[in-house]
Amino acid sequence: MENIQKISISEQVYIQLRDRILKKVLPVGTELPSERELSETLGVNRGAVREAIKRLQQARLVRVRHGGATQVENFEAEGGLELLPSLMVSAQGQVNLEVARGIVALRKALAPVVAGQAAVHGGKALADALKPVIANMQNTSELPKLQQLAFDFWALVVQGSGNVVFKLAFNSMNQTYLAAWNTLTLVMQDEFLDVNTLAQLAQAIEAGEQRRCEVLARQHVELGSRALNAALGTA
Amino acid sequence: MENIQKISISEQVYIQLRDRILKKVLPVGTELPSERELSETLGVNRGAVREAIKRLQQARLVRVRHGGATQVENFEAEGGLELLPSLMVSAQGQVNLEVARGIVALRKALAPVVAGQAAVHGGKALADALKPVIANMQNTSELPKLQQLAFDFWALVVQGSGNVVFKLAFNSMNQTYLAAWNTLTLVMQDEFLDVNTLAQLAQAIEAGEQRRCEVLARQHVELGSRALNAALGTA
DNA sequence: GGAATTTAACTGGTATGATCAGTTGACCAG
DNA sequence: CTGGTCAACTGATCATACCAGTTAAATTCC
Repeated sequence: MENIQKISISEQVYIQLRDRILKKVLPVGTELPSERELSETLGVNRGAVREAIKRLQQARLVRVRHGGATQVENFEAEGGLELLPSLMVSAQGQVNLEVARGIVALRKALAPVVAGQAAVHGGKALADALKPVIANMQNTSELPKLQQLAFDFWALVVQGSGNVVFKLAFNSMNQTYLAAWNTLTLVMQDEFLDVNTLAQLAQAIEAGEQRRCEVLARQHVELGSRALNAALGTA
Repeated sequence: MENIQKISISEQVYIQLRDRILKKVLPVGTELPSERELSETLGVNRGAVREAIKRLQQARLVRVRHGGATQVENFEAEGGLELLPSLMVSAQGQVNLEVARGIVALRKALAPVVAGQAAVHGGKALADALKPVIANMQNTSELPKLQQLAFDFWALVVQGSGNVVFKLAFNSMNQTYLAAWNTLTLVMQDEFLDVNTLAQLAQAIEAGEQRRCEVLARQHVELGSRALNAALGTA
């Protein structure tokens, strides 16, 4: 069975406008057609158009002024990390290499710090939560499962770092590569198979050894970074 | 002159609902009243309510299902960095210390990496762009100006790092502490006055010395981090 | 009685069409 | 040229239907 799902009208309008903006078919500064014109052109109600534009506005892709024309904003200058998912995959499902590389870099930069914080802040509660995950990892050799467990592991660590900002950044990144999840299973297998380092990391967290955590996390994540960059380089 | 500005109805509805969610007056999982009920309660048109909810939806604060009730999402588990500004300052204008500390940590983690990347990728173009900024810094001792120039400096470095993701993360952070800009002028003065390190950083970027850039950036940002943490600790 | 089905009363989604409210630029008076 | 006026845009809000899923109670059937 195909997983058919209806996309609401306003959602379609949103997606269409969003993609046209992100693909720079509508360059920064362009004035959008008026709501009335858009609704007529697209053959939909004006309310639907307005709701789509509200979302674009919320995503800082457009700037709307009462009385004046709505224009495309410079999202690369103004937009936040919430744009990542949209930037990552184009409408045709193609991966944006630049963005992918960027995420790898961000991941590499944050993982050590997050792990270090987790060692300081997470304490025994975090260590106990990590144990079953590690145990499960050591009991399987199936890549997809390892991938999922690695995800769970990091989710716990980020949570245990006690830093909301890290949590949110983590979420922003996840939303992005969730789309590429299946692809990553193979590409990042080196990292997923490196259960050993994660086990050591868990121990270091339990012992509260901040430095060691940073080193181990860096070492572990480096595997995935290298693999990803290699894959991206040849793509 | 006071900068008077009208807030549209749908904006007010959005802000009200958003704050009630972020302050957990409406806890995760809570079902929002129906659109019809809300519009009647608030004395506004249903369209306005819908537009507000569209924005909440875009911000991943609520989950809306056709036919079912709209419910509050677990934004700390699902939301991205775009929530930072909302989380940073409460409705009463109070600063959320936990979030503030988190941003400091994120800043500290990213600055060295960004600077390092800038050294590799920025090249002479970046170095040339930085020179006038540094020159201006060395010609003034006014804190507000130094603050603005430091901001410009980092904006250029981030831009020059050639990493869109860093750029977006930078934007996310900026939007957050833009609200506290004036407060930070004094608190972070140690960092703003440290023009010397920035000048060295600019040189290191020009020379393409990645390592040195990382060290200098870490050293420089550390000043602000320490000051901020001290200020937050006593608050 | 218990499982499957129908149905009515919700929920959000879309459509008209009118009106209010800012913005803009052309036009005119001073 | 300066300032005001006005018409023709733009978005913001409204009232009121009706369509389309969801849910749970009522009903039917075994």
